[in-house]
Amino acid sequence: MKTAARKFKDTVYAELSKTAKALGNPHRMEIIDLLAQGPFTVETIARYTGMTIANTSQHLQVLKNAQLVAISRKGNYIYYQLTGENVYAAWTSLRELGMAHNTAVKKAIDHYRKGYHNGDAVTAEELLDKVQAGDVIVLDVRPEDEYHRGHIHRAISIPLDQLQERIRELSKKQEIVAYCRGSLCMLVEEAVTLLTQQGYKARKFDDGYKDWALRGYPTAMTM
Amino acid sequence: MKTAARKFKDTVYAELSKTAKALGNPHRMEIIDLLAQGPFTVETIARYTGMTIANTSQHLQVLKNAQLVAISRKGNYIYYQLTGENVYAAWTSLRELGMAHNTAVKKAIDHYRKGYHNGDAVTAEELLDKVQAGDVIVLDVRPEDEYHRGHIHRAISIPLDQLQERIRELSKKQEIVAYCRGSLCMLVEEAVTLLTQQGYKARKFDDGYKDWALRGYPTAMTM
DNA sequence: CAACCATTCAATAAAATTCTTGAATAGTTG
DNA sequence: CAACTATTCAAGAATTTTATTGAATGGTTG
Repeated sequence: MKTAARKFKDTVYAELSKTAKALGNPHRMEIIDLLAQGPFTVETIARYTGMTIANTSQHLQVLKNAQLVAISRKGNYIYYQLTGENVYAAWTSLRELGMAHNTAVKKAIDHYRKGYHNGDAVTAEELLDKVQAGDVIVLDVRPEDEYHRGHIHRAISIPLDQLQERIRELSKKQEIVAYCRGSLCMLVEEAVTLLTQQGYKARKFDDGYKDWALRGYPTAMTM
Repeated sequence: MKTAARKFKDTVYAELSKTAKALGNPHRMEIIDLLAQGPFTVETIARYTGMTIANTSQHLQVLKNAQLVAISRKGNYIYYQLTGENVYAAWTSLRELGMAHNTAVKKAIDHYRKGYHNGDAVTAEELLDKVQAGDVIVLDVRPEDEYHRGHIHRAISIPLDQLQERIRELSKKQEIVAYCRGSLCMLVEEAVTLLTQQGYKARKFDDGYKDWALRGYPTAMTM
């Protein structure tokens, strides 16, 4: 026979664990990570994560039931988005925890980064100084729509898949700092490698847009 | 055929989700919550959570594999403890997230708190002022060993199950502020009700010891 | 080093999660 | 309002997670 206190705890922990359980799946983690950038349609999320539409939808339902994402309609499409900043905060602290304690994660990241031999990353403070001094080209290599929804102040947009053909738009004399989504987004590594190989002075900022914005550093949006 | 980028992501998200998965179980959440107070033996944890020893051990293995807890031996016993502050931080942000978005949690807590009709809680700042002014009795109602391992500066220890028999040690003239482990610990509600019924001027501080300590507010330990 | 004790392991059954497939649904647009 | 289309649902098989039981382990103590 259970006491009232026991029942209370059972209820609370059962409910709280639902939130953690909703986050406790690789695909859903990736979805959260993506949605931190802004709203996306099911189809986009599916393509990005390499899942079938039906499966993606199912995972999105799980996240929706856990109140981690919400929907809004626009034309024929349904856009999914995080329900609040605290969702991103929780995901961040889980990511930090994982990256601090999980050697497999550390190894995977190190290994992947080593594949490119780009130098050290620019810190956020450093980049802020450079932006304010105006002596740097800040390059956003994410897909264009993500750039439009919000980017680092004065950044220019050249999505990675257009970089080769549009590389002439950049100057070889000025320092270039490239960024993408965040610490797990490797677009920036490819970009910096490409630029360096062709004689540009390129470095990376690997915190990404979201963390920049959360620091309260200057951002802008188009449209 | 998967690209290198896809494989990298699969690895990273799979590993990161293991951490979240380890947290995504009611029993394990309760264990983390308890271990935030300090190290405990398997037997204590089992008794506290109402599980069998074997089952508790199994859950502890899961947490250990996820690097969320570590063990240390003392005599015949094995003590489990959190591997670091960031484990508590992640658990806190999940709890905050759950409490913000999950109506069932909110309802359970409200309902349980309503059962007692104690007034509003004292805030941490308020309590700090009172402690420094010295015009308050701070009462720690947790089990005695938790008190010894760390408590609010100048607090006295009367575990809840001894409160009735030792109530005379307290003064009816001075204000009493009781606390226990944290926002999910309801010992404090019982204590304040008991005290109020018998004519003591009692209020509750429901952030608990851990959050007090994390703010850097003054603490002490015995032995 | 033998006895003891806390803890873990192993095996199993029950329950929950996951992915796939193909059909159903519900907005939107002409 | 009919046709279209993005998204969801439903069913089922495969896998994983969980609790229980009873036996095994391995460190400590006399």
